[in-house]
Order: sequence, then structure tokens, then C-alpha cells
Amino acid sequence: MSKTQRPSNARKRIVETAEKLFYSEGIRAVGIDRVIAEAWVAKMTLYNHFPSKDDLVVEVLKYREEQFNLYLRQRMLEHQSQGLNSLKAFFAALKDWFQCSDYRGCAFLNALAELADSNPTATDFCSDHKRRFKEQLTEIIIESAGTQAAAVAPAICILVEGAIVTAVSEGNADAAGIAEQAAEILISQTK
Amino acid sequence: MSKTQRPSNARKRIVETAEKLFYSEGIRAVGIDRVIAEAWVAKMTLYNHFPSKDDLVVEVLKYREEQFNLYLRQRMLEHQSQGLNSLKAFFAALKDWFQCSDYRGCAFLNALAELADSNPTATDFCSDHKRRFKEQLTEIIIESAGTQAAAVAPAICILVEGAIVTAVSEGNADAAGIAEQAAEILISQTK
DNA sequence: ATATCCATACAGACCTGTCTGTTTATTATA
DNA sequence: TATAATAAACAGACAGGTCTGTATGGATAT
Repeated sequence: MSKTQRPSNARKRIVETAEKLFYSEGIRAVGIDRVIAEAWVAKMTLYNHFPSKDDLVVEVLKYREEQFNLYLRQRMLEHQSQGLNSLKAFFAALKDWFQCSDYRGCAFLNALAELADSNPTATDFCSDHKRRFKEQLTEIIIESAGTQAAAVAPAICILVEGAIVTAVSEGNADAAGIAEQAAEILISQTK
Repeated sequence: MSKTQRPSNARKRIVETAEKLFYSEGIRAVGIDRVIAEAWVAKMTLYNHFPSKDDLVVEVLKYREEQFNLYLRQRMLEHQSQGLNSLKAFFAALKDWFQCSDYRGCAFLNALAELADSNPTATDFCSDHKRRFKEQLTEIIIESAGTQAAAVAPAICILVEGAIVTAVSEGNADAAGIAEQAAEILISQTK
């Protein structure tokens, strides 16, 4: 435990800056020098907090998961307060995300794509994230459509993953609405 | 046009080797030296055929599309000869693909993820590929389920994209069957 | 005899990670 | 309250390696 600033200010700046750069330009495309320059931090400060870039990447992914969950939850609450059930609110939040100017798909799928086997801790975390995301989405489905709807939860999760990547390749947010309509049809089949 | 070997043997080896390495380890993760070493080619031979690595990447993606189309078509024909209609044959071929030992998702989505804006020609080609893929799949859907099924073609395309990435993050081919079931439900709704 | 290909060295930039030493700010002690 | 000790961050040079791309010269084959 440090005695000066407990959650070190520099460390926070490093993670936030790296998250932004890694997501927007790619992990391999961004060097340590870029991170320390834009975080206004000395190189040794970074290496005092993180043993290596690979370790920084893992911390950045953990931070990204937290921030992403916060973002999605907050957007969902917004839409739920306007009368949408939790599943509709989820898809509305998904569309909000797709429409962000800096949207570049799922950070964890991107990391899986570019890191391959070079950073197993990071890629394992990405797979774990996807499992957690699937569980959360399944709960949302059950909450707004009943337990019998759990039968189509895996299919809806696949729809959501497909919408995420389609929004990237097509450059628009149309996939959110299409996936939502399909999800509703699948759910209606379980009743 | 060269007068010795028209479709130069060295060029072919370069593209095939680069395709294999880029797909399995990532484009940025593989340097030119790796490519020339494993292709048994001199560095100048590579740079005589391709002005830069970015240009090689584009050629590799074009080659990948050809090879992928050949693979999928061939697998589909195999399954169609066993009595499956074209859509069922498509999903069976998709599952075959997922089960390849070297499966690492869609090369074009992976390239979009790691190249970002650093190679616009390549990323444009990836988006174009996805558009072509969507058109082909739509034709398959119409062929095996009728023109009215075209209404759910965009949703089925999203299911397929989702299955492709889910097969990566989950490390198995289950998503193929789940996506297929969902696609059948969506199609049955159009009748 | 012309073009392709091979082998190798090289330039210059960039990469991760280390080292040294200075500054700053908080904490402990006199 | 003044001072010493401690810890964190800063600045910047540096090592060793890898990257892309170029240059040179010799081998091979049509």
C-alpha cells in the first residue's frame, strides 16, 4: 500500500490512456512510448506499476470490462425509465453503443483476433468475459420474457455478437434493430 | 508479364505462406522476415512482387477470399450430395469450418480488428467481402426457402457472423447448430 | 541474354524494457 | 514547528532486438 496517493493517479492515467489507444488503434499498433506520452507519465512509472506490456494489456481489459458494464447498465436504465422492458432496453443500449463515434466493435473480440496465442492471460480473460456477458444477457432475457425464454438465450447471444461485428463491417447501427426483431420472434416461439 | 513462369512460383509461395501465417498468428504479429523464411524466398523477390507489406496484405486477403469461397462451396456440395438443401448444407459447411484445427475466426473480421485505419485498402476490402458474403448467403436462403424468406436474410446473416465469432470465444462449434435452428425458426415465420 | 530469383548486408525507424539520477510530496521524528 | 526519511513520479539516455524497405552481387534458367 502506498502512503501518498492510495489509488495512484499515475496508474489510473496509464490504464485509461492505454484503454483508449488500444481500443481505437489496436493493441499491437500502440507502443509503450505512445501510452506514456499521452498519459503524461514517465516510462519507469509505467514499469513500476506493470511488469510488462502484456500485464498492462490484461489490466486494461479488466478496466474495459468494468467501464463497458457501467456504460451498458447506465444506458439500459435510461431506456427502462422510458418504459422499455429490460430486453428492449438492452437492444436500445446496444444501438447507442454502435452509434458512438469511436465505435470499433467489441474490445475483447478484437483482442482475441490480434493477440492470438501471444498473450494467453489476456485471451483467456476475453473468453471469460464473453461467458460472463452471455450469463448477464441470459438473465435479462429471463427477466423480461420468462424462464421458458432461456431456451433461445444462446441463439439471442449469437445474434448480439453478430450485430456487434456487423455494425463494424457495415459501418452503421442497423444490425441492432434487425437482431432485436429476430430475438423477439425467437422468444415468441417459446410461448 | 514475366517470360519464365507466368504465375510466378515464388509469388504464389509468398501469398500462400503469408496467408497461413497472417491468419494463424495475426498480420501485425508476423514480420516480412518470417514470411520470406517460411516461403523459401529472398526478401527482394517479395519486394519485387509487392511494393510494401500493406500491398501484400491486400493480395493475401483477396487470395483468402478465393480460397474460402472454394472451401465453403466444396463442403456445401459434399453435404448437398448427401441430400441436404443448400441452406442446411451451408450450416453443415460452416460447422466443418469451425471444427478445423486451425480455426481462428473470420480472417476479414480479424483484419478489420487489428488493422483499423492503418491500411484503408485492406479494411475496405474486408467490408466489401462481408457485403459479398451477405449477398451469397441471401441467394442460398432464397434458393432453399423461397423469395419470401429474403425478409429474414439480414437476420440470418447476423446469426452467421455471430456464430463465427462465438465459435472462437467458446472454442467449439456449437454455435453453428444453434444458429441453424434459429435460422429455421425465422424462416418458418415468413411462410 | 534477359529476367527471375537467391543470399546477405545494411539503413533507419521503432519496439520493449532497464538504468541513473532528480524532483516532489507525504510521513515520521526531533 | 522544523527537519529528516521515505516513496512515488519525472526525465531522458540507453541496450538489444525487430521492423520495413533498399542495395549489391551472384546464381539459375529460358
